[in-house]
Amino acid sequence: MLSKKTKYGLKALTFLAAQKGRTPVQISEIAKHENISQKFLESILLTLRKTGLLGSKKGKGGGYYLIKEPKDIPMTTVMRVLEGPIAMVPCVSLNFYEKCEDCPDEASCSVHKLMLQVRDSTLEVFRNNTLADLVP
Amino acid sequence: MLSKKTKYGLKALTFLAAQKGRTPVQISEIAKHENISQKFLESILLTLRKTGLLGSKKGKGGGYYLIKEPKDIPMTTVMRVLEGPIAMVPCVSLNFYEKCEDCPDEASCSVHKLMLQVRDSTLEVFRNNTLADLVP
DNA sequence: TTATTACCCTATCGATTTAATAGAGTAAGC
DNA sequence: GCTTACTCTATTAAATCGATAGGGTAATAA
Repeated sequence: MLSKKTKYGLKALTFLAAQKGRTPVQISEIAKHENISQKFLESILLTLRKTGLLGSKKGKGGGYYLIKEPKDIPMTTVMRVLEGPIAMVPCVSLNFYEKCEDCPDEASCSVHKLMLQVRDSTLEVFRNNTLADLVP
Repeated sequence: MLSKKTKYGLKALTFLAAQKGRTPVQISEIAKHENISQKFLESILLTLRKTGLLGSKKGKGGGYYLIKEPKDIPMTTVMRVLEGPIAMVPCVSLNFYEKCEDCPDEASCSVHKLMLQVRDSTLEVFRNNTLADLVP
């Protein structure tokens, strides 16, 4: 299940990508336009800024803006920042690998085998999509 | 994230599929072999039986067994029973569709557009795998 | 310099889900 | 008729999620 955090983050990023210039957009404007709790959105934009996807400007006329061009922001990056691991189990994760404490042998584990395929196919989708592809 | 319930369920089904005959296997044997809490496994096998994937036999020499051949059990069925919706958001789910209460227009929703692709690629994996494919 | 604006941070909260456990009940077989 | 093993209900602790509240701080315009 996709978390609201990711859902809202994607919507906010898409909204920023759809702006004409790269002038700062206020949180309140994004929240209103996308039907998102403003306070919740604040924390999401904050993490996006800390990860280097967004820049912010304080004071009058301030707000958030994209640092890079939408076409240079792959969905793999966005999803990992917002949702975390792309894999459904840690033992097939590229960036968040962890061994299962049960399961003595990964190579012969049926769950491992299946989830590896799911991870690969999902990854391909995210690799083939940039933020630019999400803008209507 | 894959739930333990699904993980254990898949392992149990694979274990049953790997049996030579279709004679009942005790819960305790499955639990021991796959490192699963027996009581937790009980409830999982129960739902699998209620869904028609497994049969059970009581009394001495009883246990659980597969009703159909492993090659006739597609992963789509198993995953929907154990994990629920395959889609990451209800608005792109085939079997569990629900409209988003935010989001005025699905067609122009960036999240919808992306998650539709993910659902399709994941679905393809599950459609191409039966229980027989998971047996080592 | 001063007032305003808007970002930034911490803490809290209720609701929900998850994973596991306990204990009693019931049906089948020897 | 007694054992075995499945069946069901209830409870629990822990974790996570989504949201809210409230104040602090820095940058900008005037």
